[in-house]
Amino acid sequence: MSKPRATLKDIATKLNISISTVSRALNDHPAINQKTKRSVKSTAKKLNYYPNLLALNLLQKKSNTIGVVVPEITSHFFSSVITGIQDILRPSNYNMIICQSEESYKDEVEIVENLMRVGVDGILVSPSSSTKNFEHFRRLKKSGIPIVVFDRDCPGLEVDKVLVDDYDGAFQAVDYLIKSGCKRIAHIGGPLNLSTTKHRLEGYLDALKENDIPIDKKYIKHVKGFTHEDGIKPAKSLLKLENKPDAIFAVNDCIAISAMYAAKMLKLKIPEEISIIGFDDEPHSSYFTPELSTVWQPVYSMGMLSARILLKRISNTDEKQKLREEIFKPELVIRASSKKI
Amino acid sequence: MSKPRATLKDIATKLNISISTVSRALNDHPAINQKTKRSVKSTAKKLNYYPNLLALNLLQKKSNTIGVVVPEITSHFFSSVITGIQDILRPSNYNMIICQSEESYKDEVEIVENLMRVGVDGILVSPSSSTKNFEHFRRLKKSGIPIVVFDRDCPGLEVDKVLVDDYDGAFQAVDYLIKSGCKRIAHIGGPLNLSTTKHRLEGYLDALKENDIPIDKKYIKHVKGFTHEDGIKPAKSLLKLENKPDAIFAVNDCIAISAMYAAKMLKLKIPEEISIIGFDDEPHSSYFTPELSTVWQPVYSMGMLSARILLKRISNTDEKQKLREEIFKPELVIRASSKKI
DNA sequence: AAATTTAATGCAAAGGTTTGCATTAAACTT
DNA sequence: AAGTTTAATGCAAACCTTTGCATTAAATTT
Repeated sequence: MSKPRATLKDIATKLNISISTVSRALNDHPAINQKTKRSVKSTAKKLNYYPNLLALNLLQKKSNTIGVVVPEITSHFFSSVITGIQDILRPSNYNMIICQSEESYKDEVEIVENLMRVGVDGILVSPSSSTKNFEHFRRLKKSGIPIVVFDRDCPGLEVDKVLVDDYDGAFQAVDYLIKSGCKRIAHIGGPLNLSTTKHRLEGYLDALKENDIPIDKKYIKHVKGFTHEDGIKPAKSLLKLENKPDAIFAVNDCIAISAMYAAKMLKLKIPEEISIIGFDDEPHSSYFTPELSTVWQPVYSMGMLSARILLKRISNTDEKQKLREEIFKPELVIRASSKKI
Repeated sequence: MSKPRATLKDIATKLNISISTVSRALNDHPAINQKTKRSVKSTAKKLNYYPNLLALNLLQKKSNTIGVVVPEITSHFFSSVITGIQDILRPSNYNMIICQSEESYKDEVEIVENLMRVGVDGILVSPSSSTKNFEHFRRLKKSGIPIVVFDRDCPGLEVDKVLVDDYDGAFQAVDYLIKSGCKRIAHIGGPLNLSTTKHRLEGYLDALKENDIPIDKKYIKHVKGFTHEDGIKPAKSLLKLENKPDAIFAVNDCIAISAMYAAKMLKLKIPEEISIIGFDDEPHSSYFTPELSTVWQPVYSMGMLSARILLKRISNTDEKQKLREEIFKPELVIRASSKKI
């Protein structure tokens, strides 16, 4: 049924000319006769010929494919970054193999290994929350495959990086809460070996310090995952404390929404009794009641810039260009879940 | 800096044996001496050899890569389907190139063309909302690349399909609304040439008919896109009608949430004055106030099954197996945004 | 008419792997 | 000792493309 795909040879045989002439004709090589070109092109069309990129890849030792490794793609955050990446890659004729580590170090190592084997020209990666060792990335770099780390930093790994100033975002949020009159500000943070999470915690702590508010460990909780379910328990336990907090700064919007949900279950008024601020500014966050205050980060731009840097690195391969580390600034978005100043 | 990757030839030269012996040794061919195998394997490791899949692909005319074409990946729906797909593909050693059509027919055609060129072994596709012509898929099929359509049907296209009974989901939802006492049920639908949207509309209409409720065109609106923003205007215009509806069945959760938002703005009580039901059951839908009633569909399973069917089709290529059309049943999930029966 | 330039095309290698068939040398059988 | 089997390895083609160099034939110059 499916006749095998036409090759240059098929065209050459049909026209009784050599393969090289066919190749050159199709590529509009100047040394080829116009008539030949026309006849080649027309039979190419007739045979439904299109070049075999696998052969080309082998020849050029270049696959025009890049690998993208993320913890998961179901979150709005990563799917938006990926969209940004793709919008740069497509016009440059690069394809993208997306892989999810599912926050597993083991899977991540396997994925990187696999991407190396299939011959991607470069890799964009946001490491899993359980990744503490970066040897797999170093191996990659050593085999000449450029790599750009985005969002989640790998301290000590010498590669291009595109990050967000999480510390600043957290600081802004907590500082705002203090300025709006909150005294007992709690934080629900994420896994501690994630740079993002750690920096948000630090921003929280420093904002308190700078405003001379004592740090109280009972106001600090951590979640293992980033879904709604993960947030309910810590939020409830915070809100049931004797001297319960009057504000919660959550590590992301999902957790913040869980906190709102928990607060409502406990009949607490938001923001009168409890202010809540999240992180990420997901599209639906502004549709909750009350509308969620949060910290916006330029996800789409982050994806685009990461891809641009990677492409540049791929084309400038042997150059000893110095490493780039770009840090985007997040923005505090105040809505109705936090008191006005 | 980056020394070129080791090849079979490098190993062969180093050990003074032929390339074929090296190849066979690495593949544990029975006709190779144990000693030879050991020495080959050890030098392979020493040289950090790993096979060049590009060469293998060319030889076998098989890339172990499949293409996934979706309108977008930022929605929870598609990113979940993709996760299902990946969880089947990974263990089978297939990689996945994901492409977004952004609901553009033109982009979709280009993407399919490109996937064909790069030599994917098969394609999973959920067509864009502006795709009315399926020639690009037929061309694909004709060149022997199997294709599985999921979620959004392509009527008249003879390929494997994995769909959801949208008609049934809509019927259940609207029938429930009627049973709960609603009399004036509105519908905010999506683009009309999408099978999913069309079937949901039909389910809505039939549920009304079957319950002897006259159909009133002023209660039916359509959105072009599926985001929150798209939903606000039609929702408002419905809720501002003289004889305003007492229920809204929305084409998906995003639009339903916009409707809730609009209702709240107009100080309408949900569900007392207006019941609202969505479609999709996104994870955050149960965290809204009131919690959104909706129609759940087995997205993850849909992804897995689509991938399974495609893989089977790829391995059973020349067989004239008959086409599969699997239809998943959705489930009505009643929460607080609709009156109890 | 011979020598030189120009235009058009072809040959063959290279890229890395697998595999059918051929070859070699050793071990066995008669 | 001659013939046959067995074990281990090598040769070369195939997958499809691009491209430097060589070749051919025609056109131009002397």
